[in-house]
Order: sequence, then structure tokens, then C-alpha cells
Amino acid sequence: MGSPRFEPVRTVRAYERVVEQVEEAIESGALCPGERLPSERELMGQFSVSRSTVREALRVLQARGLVRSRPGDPNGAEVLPFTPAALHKSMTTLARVDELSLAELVQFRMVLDASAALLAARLRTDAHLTEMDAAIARMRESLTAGHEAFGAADVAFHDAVTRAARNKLIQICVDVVRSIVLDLVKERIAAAPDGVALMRRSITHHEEVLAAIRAGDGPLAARLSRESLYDYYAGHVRPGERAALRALLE
Amino acid sequence: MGSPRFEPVRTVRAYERVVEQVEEAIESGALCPGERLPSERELMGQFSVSRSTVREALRVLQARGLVRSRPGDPNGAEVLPFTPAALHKSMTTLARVDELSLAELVQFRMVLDASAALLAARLRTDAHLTEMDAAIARMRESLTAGHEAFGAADVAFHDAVTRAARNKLIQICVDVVRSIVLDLVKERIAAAPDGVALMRRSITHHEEVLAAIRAGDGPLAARLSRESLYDYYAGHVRPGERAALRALLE
DNA sequence: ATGCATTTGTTCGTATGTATC
DNA sequence: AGATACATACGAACAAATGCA
Repeated sequence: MGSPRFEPVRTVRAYERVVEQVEEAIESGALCPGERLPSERELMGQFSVSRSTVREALRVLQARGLVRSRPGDPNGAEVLPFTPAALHKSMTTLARVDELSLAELVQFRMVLDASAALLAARLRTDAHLTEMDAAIARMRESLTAGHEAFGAADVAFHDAVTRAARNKLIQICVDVVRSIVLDLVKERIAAAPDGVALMRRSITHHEEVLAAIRAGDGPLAARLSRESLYDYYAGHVRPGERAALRALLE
Repeated sequence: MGSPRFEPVRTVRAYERVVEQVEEAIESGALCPGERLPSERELMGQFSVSRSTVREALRVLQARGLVRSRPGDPNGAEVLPFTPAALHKSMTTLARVDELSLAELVQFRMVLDASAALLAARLRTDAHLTEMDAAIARMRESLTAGHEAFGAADVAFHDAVTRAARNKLIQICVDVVRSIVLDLVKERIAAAPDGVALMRRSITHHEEVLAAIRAGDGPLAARLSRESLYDYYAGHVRPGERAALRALLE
């Protein structure tokens, strides 16, 4: 017989054991969103650890967006439905500490948005098309209402497209990266002297994308999607990095 | 003059204030990877909070992958270089609690991998090509060495491709999703009766992708990349969801 | 190589503000 | 309005682990 395969013993903190168990219960479905955890005092009994350890575990679970606890709540911490908040947080820190350039972010969105448009052209229902129509109509109405209303309508359009594509991961990632990019350029967008002209051109682009999706022409929808993003954001990207964006335009 | 715009006061926990300040120091570059935080007792002095509060803040920062603290270390917690561990964690959670299907994950990877191949065909250097050659050679050598060696060589190839594409976000996301997918199908891959045949076909696909990248034919490299992934993973995807994957193959 | 001082991990007790019944 | 149970926060204490003289 072979010699036993010893594995390095990693000392695992008490609070981590608590995190693991609660996490497992939530991810396995044993605990559903809306349900409550036992109170901290009860948890310290069930896990045989002190109050501080329970609290450190709850802080970690809260940082991961799995639970939320409020003072005075007679029930324990609440199990939350999944939100991409944690994903958003880690991508944001990635963008900051790892010096992710605006070009990389826009390029990433061009890739995902184009794929969503491609899939949407094949998988969209009439209900999706109606939503996209309505979103573009709201964009047009928002021309004089300011950037925030226009932005909201824009988000609604892209959300309808990604939902039509039926891929939650693409949907979430597009949304996360969109908000990060928006955060990086929003002051410059608001200060743009030709803001209304930019919005008009953006509406035209969206209408073209929608027409391609309606016609079921996936490759065209994808190409138009990339061009639309390039047109809207290229001005904010450092000139030396624009070539990398154009590489996606054929 | 207008009436003052009051905003709702959100009570923010003491530990959150600590997290915010340390996070800001790290993300702004005031604290670099490798540097040390003050000890817990010193931090409780600087922030005027108790040690429990300091510890809860450190647990959150540790969960986000920004610092690491070890018992007994006379220096404080260590500031870590960025790792996609937190990103990986939140995506894994997303895959579990939000019932992300294998098809969605594979589709996501098809999209990103194809884009990386497309960009690599335009931006690759000779050094990148050499790395890809070496990786494929190692894949061939690993045919008899088992799945883990083959998988490692496969990772090296895709890593070279994504690095050639010069987009860190794509690179990290591909890597994260690849490991999640691998985790989902690894037992079935290992149990496949025709494992060697699958590996041979995979090598052929990789060679074709590399040839297209070397020739600078981005669209071809992208298409071959998608086909390669489809061929490798479609068998593990539920039949009803394969149509969504084929939608990306034209 | 051996202690020693310091730090973290963990526990316990206590006081305070808050939400629910 | 009062009582109850809860989370928040503080402080002191001990054990285990680490780095350094």
C-alpha cells in the first residue's frame, strides 16, 4: 500500500467555521431569502463560541451580501436575496487598485453588450421588443429632462436586451461594469457642451440596434452595439488606447 | 434662497467607518501591498473604538481580500496585493444561490474567450506565440499524464491568449469562470470513458485557434475558440440548453 | 536553540440605544 | 407608554502563536 497522503493542516479560525456553516445552509437552500437566523445569543450556544466570534462571522456574511442585521430586531439577522453588490464591490476595487483603465472597462462592455444583442436577436419575445420600444421612447422624452432620466431609460433598454439574451451572468456583469464606467465619466458627460447632440446620436444608435434585434439579425445587432458604445465613450478614452477599442469594430 | 436639501441620515456602524478609511487608504495607494497596518491595539487608539470594533473591521477587510492578519505577528495586518479571490467568491455564490446554469457559464466563457482570441490575433507578440506553442506542447505531453497536468497546460494556453489580448478584466473573468465550470464538471470529465480522445480533439482545436491567431485572423480565431469550447462542454450541458450555446456558433 | 515580550484569537461581563409587542 | 429582547459597543482577561534578542 502507498504511503498516506498527508495534507498541510491549516488552522481555521472559529469565526470561519461559523461562516462556512451558515454559508452552506444558505447556498444549499436550507435557508431561504427572507428567513431569519437565530439571534446572536442563540447562535453562540449552537456553535459553542463566544458572542464576539459570532459577530465577526456575521460581519463577514454581511460583507458578502448574504445577511443583514439590524439593532433591536426581535428576530435574528435576515437572509437576503442575492444581489450583485459584492460582485460590484470587488470589481470596483479591481478597477481602482489594479489600475484598470477606462479602455479595458469599455472594451469589456462592448464584448458583453454585443453578445447580449446577438443572443437577443435570436431569443427575444414580443414582450421584450415592446420593452425596448418603450425604453427608447423614454430616452426621447428625456432629451430635455436631464442626464439622469436619460441614463435611467438607457439602462432600461440595455436591461431589456440582456434579459432577452437569457443569461443572468452576462446581465449582471454588464450592469456592474456599466455603473462603474458611468461613475468614471459621469462628471465629464454632464459637462459636455454638446450633450443633447450626443444623446440624439445615442438614440439613433439604439434604434438601429433594436431594428436589427427585431429583424433577427444577430451579427448586425452585435456590430451596431459595439459601434454605439465606441461612439459614446471613445471620446473619454485616452487616444493611445482607442486602437484597442477599434480592434473590436472589425 | 432655496430651502436646504436635507438627506436621510443613515446610521453607519462604527466598524464601517473603520473599513471605509482603511479601504480608502489602500485603494488610493497610501498603503501599498506588503506594508503593515498598525496593531489592533494601536488602531483602537487611532480610531477611538474598542478592539472588538477594530476586529470586526479587519474581518470585513480580510473577506474582501485586502488584508490578512496572523496570530502573534508583532507587525500588524499585512496589506495584500489584489487577487480575484473575492470576485471568484461572489461569482461562485451567484452560481449557487441564483441557480446559474452550466449553460450560462459556458456561454459566458465562449463570449469572453472568443473576444480574447480576436484581440490576441491583432495584439499578440512573438513572445506570446512562443508561450502558446509551449502550452500546446505540454498538453500533448500530458496526454498520458492525467487530467490535472492536461488541465494545467490548457490553463497556460488560455492565460497566454488572454494576456496577449491585453485586457485584465477579461483575463480575470475568464479565469474565474473557467475554474467554476471546471469545478462543476471535473468529476464527469475524469469519469469520461473516452477521455484521451476528448483531449486529442481539444489539442487539435487549440492548434487551429493558435494558427488563426498567428495568421492575425481575429474573426476566425474567435469562431474556432467558440467551437472548441462548445465541443468540449456541450456534452455536459442539458440538451434543452444546448440551443442557446449553438446560437453563438452562427 | 531558548526565553521573553508582544500580538492575535477567543471568551466573558456589562452598559446603551433601539425595534417590536 | 412600558416591557422585553435584540444588536451595538466597550473593556478586561487568558491562551496560543509569532518575532526577536
